[in-house]
Amino acid sequence: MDSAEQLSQEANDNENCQSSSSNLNATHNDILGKIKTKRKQIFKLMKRQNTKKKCSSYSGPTHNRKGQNEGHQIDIRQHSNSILNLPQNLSLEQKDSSINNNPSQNNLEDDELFSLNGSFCQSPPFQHIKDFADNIQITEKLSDMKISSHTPPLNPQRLYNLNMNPLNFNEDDDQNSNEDSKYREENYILPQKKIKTQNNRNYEQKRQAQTNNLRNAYKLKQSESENQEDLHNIGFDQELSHSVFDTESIQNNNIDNKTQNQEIDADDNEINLSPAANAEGCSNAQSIMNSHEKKQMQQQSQQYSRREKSLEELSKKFLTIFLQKEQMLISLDKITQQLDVERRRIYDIINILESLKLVTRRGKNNYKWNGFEQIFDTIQFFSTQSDKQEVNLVAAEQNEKKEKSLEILSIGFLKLFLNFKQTLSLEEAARKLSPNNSENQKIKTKIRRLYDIANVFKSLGLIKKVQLNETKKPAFQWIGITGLQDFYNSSKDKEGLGSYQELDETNKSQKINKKEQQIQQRTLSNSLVNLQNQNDQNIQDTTKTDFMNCKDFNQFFQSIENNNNSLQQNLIAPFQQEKVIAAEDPDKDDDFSASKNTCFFSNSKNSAFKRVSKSLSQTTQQNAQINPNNRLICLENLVRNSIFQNNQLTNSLNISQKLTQLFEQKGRPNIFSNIVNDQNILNNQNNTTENQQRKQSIQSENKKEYSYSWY
DNA sequence: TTGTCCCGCCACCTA
DNA sequence: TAGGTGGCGGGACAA
Repeated sequence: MDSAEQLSQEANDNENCQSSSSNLNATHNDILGKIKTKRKQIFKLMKRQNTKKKCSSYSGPTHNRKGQNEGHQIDIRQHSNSILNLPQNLSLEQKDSSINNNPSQNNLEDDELFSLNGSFCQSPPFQHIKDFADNIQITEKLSDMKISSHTPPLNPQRLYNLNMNPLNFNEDDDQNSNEDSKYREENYILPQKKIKTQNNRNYEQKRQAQTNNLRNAYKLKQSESENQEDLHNIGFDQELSHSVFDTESIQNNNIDNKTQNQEIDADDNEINLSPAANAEGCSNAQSIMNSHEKKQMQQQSQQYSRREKSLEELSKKFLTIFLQKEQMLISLDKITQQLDVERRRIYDIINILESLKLVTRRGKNNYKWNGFEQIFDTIQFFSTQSDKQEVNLVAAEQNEKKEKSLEILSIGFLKLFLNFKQTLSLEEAARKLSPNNSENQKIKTKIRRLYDIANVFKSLGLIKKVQLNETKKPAFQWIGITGLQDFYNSSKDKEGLGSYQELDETNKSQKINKKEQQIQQRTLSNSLVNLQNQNDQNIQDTTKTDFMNCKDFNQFFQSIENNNNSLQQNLIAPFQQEKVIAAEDPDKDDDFSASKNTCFFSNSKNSAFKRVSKSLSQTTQQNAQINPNNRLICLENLVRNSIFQNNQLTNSLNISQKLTQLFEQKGRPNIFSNIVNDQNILNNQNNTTENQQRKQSIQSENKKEYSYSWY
């Protein structure tokens, strides 16, 4: 049997299958007849639509650099059943014949039909088709997977039960899947293989993202053209619509039959198929997405917006997450995931924030948020620096110091505002920050980067966009601390995505006000001293001294037992307003140098952690970060590690016991009791099997290095 | 037409 | 050597 005969046989088989139920057959024929009529109208619209250059409101991806995705074409007939919501079981030839063999309802020529390929489809629906076609082709390459030209037949009985709506055909339905498979086997049309395979998962993710974008673009387009009546003109009647399109899409598009006899003018009206219908049609969703994903996507009503993806917005989101945090670690992976953004964009933001000292790189994939207040210090620092640094900036560039140029450029930009002019055009800034006689191309590139920086600065409220009086050219004006304050006030109510604890807003706000006052005072008069601040500093220093005088961990805890010791007060103090960075770098005490009285308690505790970690750091440079939720556990583990792994710590059991008593007296959670218990077990000479097992378990546990992170 | 800036390629770095 | 990092510029989008 040659392929034509086989296809014919397949078609006949399908026909036979369809006719197994007379009711179904009648409905089916009815649908087919209506579809043929509508198809003609849609194709006509599509053809006209394709003559349009592009959809102006479309903001989705329309290009790929260096045209790597170009050149893929798709025979729209292969997907026309979905586009038109034809019954799934029509073969390619059937579709053609259903179109071409009925000249009374179809005036399209073959070449017209074939011209409906992705190569010149620029408007969203066809871009989507092209997108789909690209995906299929690439997917095939990746996984050596073939997509059958013949879409699998839907079980007619189930389809009938589903009110003839193919969109309701859920292949994941366990109850029916066996029946469906059986039906397909019997009708021997190649079942579609799952698109999602191990090999193409990455591509699938990308495809999903693109599909989302396109879908969102449709939404946008739809909302912008609410009053258009394209679909009215297409003239689906309710009955057909209900049976072929899903109800939701009908509602979305306000399909009615009032104007079904009107002349279609596609030059004035754009095709506005419902997102659901388009998505179904263009991506052949039943083969690409499972119903769960489909639902998810349908629920996503957010519109694709260039602005939403802008660095400014992204930066705002980023900052909102960390705004209210004191200090914490940032995992690039997690933040990328959380913000649902390309990693590359996070680098841009972080590099710029690094210039403001809001963020510091701590290692691979690991950054540290230094607290929002840090920016005040940074501004203060750069505002008192001479312009020599600016010269150095240029010199550095001349020396081809390429690393972190965005950071360097950002500092330069900041300093221009602080020391040169309050209002700057980007070109002016670019020239100022470039060596003399720089090529225009270099300047142009620098301007691009300054746009990036300006957007992040804008997100912080540091600058705002203005127009130069003389030239009417766009420029940026320095706002500074006022802008920062406004940004903080407007953002503080927004819950950070990674929010994990309540914060004392009043206190926080006061801190910022205080910091602002400090800067103003310093700026106005360096001799002014805030007495309260001085007092805080003294307490801080005392604590630091107390701690630093401790020779080892034993002494440290010994000192806790003595009254009138700030360490004793602090460690025993209630856990609140935690600054939970611990032992990041035991050799540095920069946390101490940050004179923030509100972090005072935490600092002392952090110091304890640091001290413990310092002893551990002989063997590991790993940071021991403490999740506030697990803070007690972490402290326990740190102590446990110290006790069990560090020879310096003698009498650890004794100290643990004392601490246990101390904590119990104070009504605090006893974080050491477990240690004491474990030590008792280890010291137990009775080596029963049970004891041996417990010992092994404890020893195994003690060998672990604990590291907690929340970002 | 000009201004804006997203996007992702790709070279270099680092573990 | 793979994955992380960041320079860079094309070209789409917006005004």
